[in-house]
Amino acid sequence: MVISKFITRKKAEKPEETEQFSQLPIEKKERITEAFINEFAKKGFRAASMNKIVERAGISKGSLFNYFNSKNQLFMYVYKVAFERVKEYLREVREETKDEEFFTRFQKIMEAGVTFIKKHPKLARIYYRILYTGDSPEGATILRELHAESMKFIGSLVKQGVERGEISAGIDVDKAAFILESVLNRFLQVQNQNVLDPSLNLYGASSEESERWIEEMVTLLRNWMGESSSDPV
Amino acid sequence: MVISKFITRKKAEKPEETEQFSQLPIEKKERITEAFINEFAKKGFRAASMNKIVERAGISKGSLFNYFNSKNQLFMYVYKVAFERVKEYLREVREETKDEEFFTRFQKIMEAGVTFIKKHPKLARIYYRILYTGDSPEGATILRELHAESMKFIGSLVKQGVERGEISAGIDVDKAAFILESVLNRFLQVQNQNVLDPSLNLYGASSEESERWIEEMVTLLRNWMGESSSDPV
DNA sequence: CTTAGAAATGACCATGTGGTCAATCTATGA
DNA sequence: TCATAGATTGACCACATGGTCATTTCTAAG
Repeated sequence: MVISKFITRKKAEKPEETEQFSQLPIEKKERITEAFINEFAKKGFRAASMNKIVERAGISKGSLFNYFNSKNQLFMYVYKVAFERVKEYLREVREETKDEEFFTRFQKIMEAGVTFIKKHPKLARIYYRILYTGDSPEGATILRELHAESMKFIGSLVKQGVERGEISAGIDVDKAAFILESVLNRFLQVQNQNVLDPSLNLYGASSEESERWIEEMVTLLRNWMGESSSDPV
Repeated sequence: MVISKFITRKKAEKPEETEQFSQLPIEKKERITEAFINEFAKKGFRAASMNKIVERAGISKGSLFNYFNSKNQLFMYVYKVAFERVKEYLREVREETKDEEFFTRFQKIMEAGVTFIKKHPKLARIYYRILYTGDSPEGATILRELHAESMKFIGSLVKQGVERGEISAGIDVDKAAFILESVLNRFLQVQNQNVLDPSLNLYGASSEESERWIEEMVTLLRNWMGESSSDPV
């Protein structure tokens, strides 16, 4: 008993998943991964229950702890999966719209964001939970990574926009990106959590309403930031 | 035993605090309220422990549950307190800057936000936890309330700005407010959670750096939105 | 000093937690 | 057919949780 304490060597904490898990048949791996996602999406890190996960996934607790050494490790794995999927999606949108004019592009990206959230609400929930909840382990690190990624993405778009002469030259690219990223971020968040207040005519928004709202929003941004401002007065 | 189940009438869930608590000597009330705030700020709703709270506050568990019928009720009380303090602070800033030009005003509000966060980090943490964590009870309701309040605040500023001719007339007030609110919100959040990435030269920002950053940001906004745009090209 | 009513207490409870590990099952190769 | 190595299992653990309530302590009026 006492001896065991000495013998127990620190388990290597590095790998997020054990090789036992990674060698699982893909079918099973995907099935139980979905279970992980479901539970964490529903409850967030802290409230998620390993017991419930085991139940959902239809595996035994022993197996789960063979696959991942701790709840933290499991969560980091789930985070990675969710993050990769989002990045993949963004990459696609970026590619698809690469020939469009900047603001059209930004508009399509906002729309794509809405679509993604509607299509993968579970992932979106995890994403936002991670994003803002100190609750998650490594929360700060994750947060930094996400923010950096997001800024990098928008930043590169803006830079290209300036180069193409679609945005006023001489603009501070970083800050412009910050503004756009803020808007995009907040819009999606608010969309995801269904809290757009009635004054915006978007509460419980349908797809059409969202799109109309986005369009007007982008028009506004275009008039402000665009090269040839059509300021009425 | 069995009978007691019948006798036990549903405790009135309405009041967030029992009158026993509200009749406490102010000194004690404030002292233990601080303890509540500390614990919730540190852990968030779900992870906060009633046992720890009791320990921090230096009261007995029995007393705590005499003051509040449940953890939920206690949290709602804490939320109310935090929310009131923030609102109070915003009201002050708004009053103090009421004669300033719009963008100067917005700048001062951003700065005030930073100051508030630096001065009341605990409240800020609770605020952001509430804001983004599904974790909290009544989370959706709270979220809606906060968003509405925030939009109302910025919205009224913008409207005034337009009336005074400091912002392009004919602008969509709601959407302009949304953009500004997004920026303010994200800036403060990012400030609070110390995740401004290095490319923005603001990671681990000092007050001076923050202010400089805000100033540049507002300059950018002014050039975009302001009445007489000084677009370089 | 007595006493009644309110306030404060903390031992106690059922339930759920993340995590462990000896025992069992399964599939493969001889 | 059996032996072996790896995967799988779930009973079990110590501990923490939100919440209860019979008992004690405090307070102030008589």
